[in-house]
Amino acid sequence: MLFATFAVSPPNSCYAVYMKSAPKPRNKAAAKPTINDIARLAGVSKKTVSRVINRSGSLHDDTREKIEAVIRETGYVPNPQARALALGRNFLIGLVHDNPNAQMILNMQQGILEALRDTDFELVVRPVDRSSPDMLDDVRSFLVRQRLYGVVLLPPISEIDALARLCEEVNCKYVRMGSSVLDDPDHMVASNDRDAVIEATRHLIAQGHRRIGLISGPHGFNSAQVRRDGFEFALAEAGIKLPRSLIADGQYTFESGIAAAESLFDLQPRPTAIFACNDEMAAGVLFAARSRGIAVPEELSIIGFDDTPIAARVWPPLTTVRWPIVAMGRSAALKIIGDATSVSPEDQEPSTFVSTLVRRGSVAPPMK
Amino acid sequence: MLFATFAVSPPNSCYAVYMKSAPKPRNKAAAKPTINDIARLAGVSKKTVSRVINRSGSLHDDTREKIEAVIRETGYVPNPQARALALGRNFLIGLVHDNPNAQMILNMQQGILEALRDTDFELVVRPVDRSSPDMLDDVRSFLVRQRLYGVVLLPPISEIDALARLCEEVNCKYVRMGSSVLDDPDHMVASNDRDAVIEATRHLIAQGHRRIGLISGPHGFNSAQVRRDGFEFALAEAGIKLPRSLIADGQYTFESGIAAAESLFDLQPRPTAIFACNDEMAAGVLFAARSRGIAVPEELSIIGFDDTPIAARVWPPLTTVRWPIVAMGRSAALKIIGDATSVSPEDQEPSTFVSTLVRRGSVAPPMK
DNA sequence: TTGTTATGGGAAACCGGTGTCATTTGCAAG
DNA sequence: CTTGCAAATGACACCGGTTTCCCATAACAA
Repeated sequence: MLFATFAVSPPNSCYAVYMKSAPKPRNKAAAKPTINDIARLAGVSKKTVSRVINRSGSLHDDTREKIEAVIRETGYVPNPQARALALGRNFLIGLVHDNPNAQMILNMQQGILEALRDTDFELVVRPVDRSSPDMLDDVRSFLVRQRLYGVVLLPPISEIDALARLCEEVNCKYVRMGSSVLDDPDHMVASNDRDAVIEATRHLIAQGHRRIGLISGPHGFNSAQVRRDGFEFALAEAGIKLPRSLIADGQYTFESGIAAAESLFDLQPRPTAIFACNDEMAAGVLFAARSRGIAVPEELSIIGFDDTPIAARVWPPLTTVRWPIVAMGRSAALKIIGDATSVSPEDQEPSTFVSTLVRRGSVAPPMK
Repeated sequence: MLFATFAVSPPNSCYAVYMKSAPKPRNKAAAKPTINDIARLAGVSKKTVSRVINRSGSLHDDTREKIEAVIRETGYVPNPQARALALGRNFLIGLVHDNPNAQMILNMQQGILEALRDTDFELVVRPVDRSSPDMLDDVRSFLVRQRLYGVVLLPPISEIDALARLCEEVNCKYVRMGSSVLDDPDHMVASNDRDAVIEATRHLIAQGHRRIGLISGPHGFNSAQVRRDGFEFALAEAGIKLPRSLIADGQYTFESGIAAAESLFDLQPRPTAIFACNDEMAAGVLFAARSRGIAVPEELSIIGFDDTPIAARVWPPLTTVRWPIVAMGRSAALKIIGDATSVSPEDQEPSTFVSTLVRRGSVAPPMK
């Protein structure tokens, strides 16, 4: 609908945006100082000022101090647009995601923004459609057009190797988020989901549960695979047989959690505990249990994954695995901007994060 | 910690970002066509190409068509950085918020991004700290530095008139989101919260409730004031007295909802229904009721506001007021970019949106 | 036919930085 | 007192668009 007029006026939309009336918005009252002003005031050439700004080349201490004094006095800030043009690279960090989980995106943003605070980098959010055949082209044109400094790729699209290669091809730094290590540490921030799921499953087993259902994530998601692996490993480790019927497919959504729970509830005998591969689905299990009158945790124990806000807001509050996504986002952003800011060496951000079990009220020993 | 090294190296951080090593990343293999290439191929000057892109000036149909053909063939896209530099204005839309509610921010982003899809605008997210004395300066430097095309201001900071004046001062388009009309339609997207709350309260009254508690939003929030007004109006309209003790202060957070609910539960007699000014607090009321063993909706009816996902995920699902925030976000973005894109006149976006009551399972007649 | 406008289109400056390369300066060695 | 070399600095083109201003041509009125 946005370009409906193109049907009537000449259909020549080679570009999506143009100015209907080119305004002349130059506000002369608030004229910001330019590099030329600084150069003139300091009595040097603008190139020298540029050297101070970029810490490049070698220059005399006296000169640097004089220029820095002028910069401080005038409150000069380099024009990011001009720098972007000259450098062929913008000071923007992209967050590319495929809308997996609203809360995750938001937490990730929070982490990235924490890292970007007090830098001149800004965060640009870019949702893409993984099912579209143009996805790669879309991302490419986004990266190339905006000359992004770097991008953070969120799961599940972070698992697409072609995307990573694309980033390298267009010379854009990138960091992939994931539930297991898929790339070298410079380009990867991962959590140890498998270990965390093993711990969670052991917790259920330790409570006495033997008939434990799993609600998996969607096929093709690395996180889903890793979490399922951990679950199966922990059961095998305890010598517990896992019939196929105890595994229900989920889509990481609340509704799919309800549907999967319903199918597990229909089993005879019913599982006494359910591990859901994320909190949304765990909340669905709880919802489904309530509507069937199944008491939680007395008749059914539930464990989720992520520790999103909803886990603590339902009743009983969900035992879940805390996924340190804010810290992961911060780490990802620092990996990207690290070489552009003065990060001391000891501030090296970790590449792998530990997820831990958070015990709340949704787990209890099974009834006799 | 980011700039820890400044303590050791010369503490001359007049600017936060610099390049440690200036790379020369020009990728000649993927050389994008420039306006000069187009001009050469079309046999015209670059100014004429610029005229086509900007629909400015007058030019011959033949010339325009020829240039457009070349643009299509080459897949030329104007360099946003160069345009930003020359125009003194970037093609970025800012989302400035003060972290009121994660879900709201995300929905708003979704709406804005829908409007920006297939345009050359990008969304830049910028959280600010309303309690900081530097807040206005922070926003100002953000707007001026990035030469934003426009910003969307989210409540509660959208209620700060000084922010709106600041936007005008730096010649940046802006749209304020709110729960009531605070500005002219060009700069305001509002919902009719008062009417919606009146409807919700009437619903409770119609069910037979007479002792209805209110959990308000934080002082100083326009939305809190408006919603409270609506509640009080509906009660007065029905001739129901509202003792001060039935009004509990909330902060729009889950925890504050629990605390407020606890205080209302301590009243003798207890209210038979509670209206919470947002869903987070309503979820807190439900949580508190569960932990006290108060049955919902049999012993206590609850109504929330916003219709965030949590409202449908708790048990019983919450009756609430649906706040059309995605549509509001889209409308806000279209107001900003409208004059830069070919939006047909009939696509004029509305400035006020209607919130409606969503009946779920948390309301029932009071017990005798 | 000539003078006067419109109109389409180009040359060059400009936006505010950065890269390349040449030049100047300072200082130790020959 | 040169010479040599490295550090310090400047001149200038360039990034890829836009704007200003001016010219060439065609259309139009006299």
